[in-house]
Amino acid sequence: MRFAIIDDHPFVLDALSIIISSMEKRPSVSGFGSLEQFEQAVGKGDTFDLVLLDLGIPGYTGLGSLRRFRALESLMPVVVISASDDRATILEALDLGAMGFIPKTSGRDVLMRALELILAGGIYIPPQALQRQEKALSRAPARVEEPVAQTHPKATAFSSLTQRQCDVLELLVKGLPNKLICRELDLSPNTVKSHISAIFRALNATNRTQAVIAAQSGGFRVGYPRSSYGASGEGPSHS
DNA sequence: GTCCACTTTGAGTCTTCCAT
DNA sequence: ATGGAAGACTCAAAGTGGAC
Repeated sequence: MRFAIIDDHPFVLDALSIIISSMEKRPSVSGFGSLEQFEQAVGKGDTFDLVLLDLGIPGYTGLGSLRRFRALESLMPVVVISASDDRATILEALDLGAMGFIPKTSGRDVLMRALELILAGGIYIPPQALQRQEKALSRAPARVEEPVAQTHPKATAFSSLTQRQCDVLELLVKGLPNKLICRELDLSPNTVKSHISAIFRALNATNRTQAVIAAQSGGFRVGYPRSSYGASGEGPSHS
């Protein structure tokens, strides 16, 4: 298992490397001081199971570094690390396909548990971001005391899918056309279309492309429908 | 080579029926 | 009531063939 860390601060690189190297799975860690260095490594054929990307690297503002990363590597899983824990920034990062958002104010345990959750196929959202949302909505006292795994907003939509709809979505994510989906599931084309329409409504998508993007960014797990979808981070990794 | 009409195919919506 | 299955329909894109 290989991790990449992209951060312009050597001290942060070293600290994160030490923490990650102490994880149970003993991953190897490569540090890069800039996106360009990372790009060179990938260009030479290096691949990584997970990339930790700092939003504050020189030359980029806001989510610029994440957008740049996505343009370079659309498939490599990426987790954002940032000194900011602004809720809007967090949600936008997730919309851009980040598997999680880890504020630099987080402790060692939080970091390790967040990474373990993400490696298990989950999405990590810092609890303080949700606390602020709760306060704004109800002014109720914050309930999240421990840094725990949070469910991605789209997880709620996934939980409303039926078993059959999950089957269809699984094949949709694989890129199969309706004809192959109905052959695979032994259904009529019309039935497949009905399920796909229901999936669109559930995921607030207008076409299959948006549905697939929503499924991937939301951490939809192939082969494990609604009952296993959630914030636990348990169960098999998604493909 | 270009334009146009027609056909085919895939995608999507709405609705109904049936089983549990 | 809910979920699964299917029919009828529309729409858009791509392919095809004929006329100029």
